[in-house]
Amino acid sequence: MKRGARTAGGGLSPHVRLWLVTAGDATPFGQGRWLLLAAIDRTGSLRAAAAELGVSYRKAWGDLRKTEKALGVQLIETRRGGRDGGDTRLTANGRRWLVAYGRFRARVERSVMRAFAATFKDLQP
Amino acid sequence: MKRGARTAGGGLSPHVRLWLVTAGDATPFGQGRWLLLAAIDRTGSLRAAAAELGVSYRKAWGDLRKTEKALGVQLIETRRGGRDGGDTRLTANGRRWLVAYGRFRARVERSVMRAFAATFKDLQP
DNA sequence: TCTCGATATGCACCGTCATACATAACGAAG
DNA sequence: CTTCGTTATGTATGACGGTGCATATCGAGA
Repeated sequence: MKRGARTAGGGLSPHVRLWLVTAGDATPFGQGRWLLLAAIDRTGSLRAAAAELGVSYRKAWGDLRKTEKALGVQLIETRRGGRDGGDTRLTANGRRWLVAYGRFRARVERSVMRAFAATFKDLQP
Repeated sequence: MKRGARTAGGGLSPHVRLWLVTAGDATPFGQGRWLLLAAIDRTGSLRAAAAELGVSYRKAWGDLRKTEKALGVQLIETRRGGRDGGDTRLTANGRRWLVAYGRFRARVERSVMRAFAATFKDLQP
């Protein structure tokens, strides 16, 4: 379905990055963490999730670590060992954040498309 | 007036980055270029504008260059020499982009605040 | 014609951040 | 108790982007 975005002016398309930060903390919760949680939910594995997103396991793991610390919330639950080596699943809170951010993003994205169309209708690049 | 943002859940606040890209070009028009144009409009000087934004003149100049090339539009008009060394002003197109992006951003920001409040009302970090 | 401050532009350095690499720990199944 | 794949974590290498610095150009006014 092409991540495209309608072009109003010329070959011009709008992009948006949306994230949340806690009080003084520098670690954000944004699209990256969101995609990561989604991939974990799908695959049941942090390693698989990282691979799916084309990001290193090292980074994915560190990101989650920092985010959980920043939010003060446990997002994932991991198990090690066993035939399959282990797995990673979302906690109830993890799924809550996944859903909330998804909704948040969807709403804003719709608004971005509307605002873009309205604002750049006549601006020819 | 503090870039703050209402906190709905805890010390949580939403942030957004908005930008536009042309067809295949990697050079975006976003908040940075927008602030730069605004500062130029206020000060009448690229050097002063860069200083005001706390960014190096080198970068400010390069950014404008790339953006004008990417958009295929002349945004500024510069003069060199004279008692004051010269100055930089916005072209009619420059001002048009300044205004358009400002409106675009304002609309989206309002929507972000609304969506954030609605989505993260009950999510305690 | 000399001066002064801003525009114009190349280049070397440096901080940041992700990747790559190297291990270690774990534990069910065989 | 050995194997195997995953989680867990430190360290180093490398790409990228901004800063700093150097230098050139310009032109009205003194």
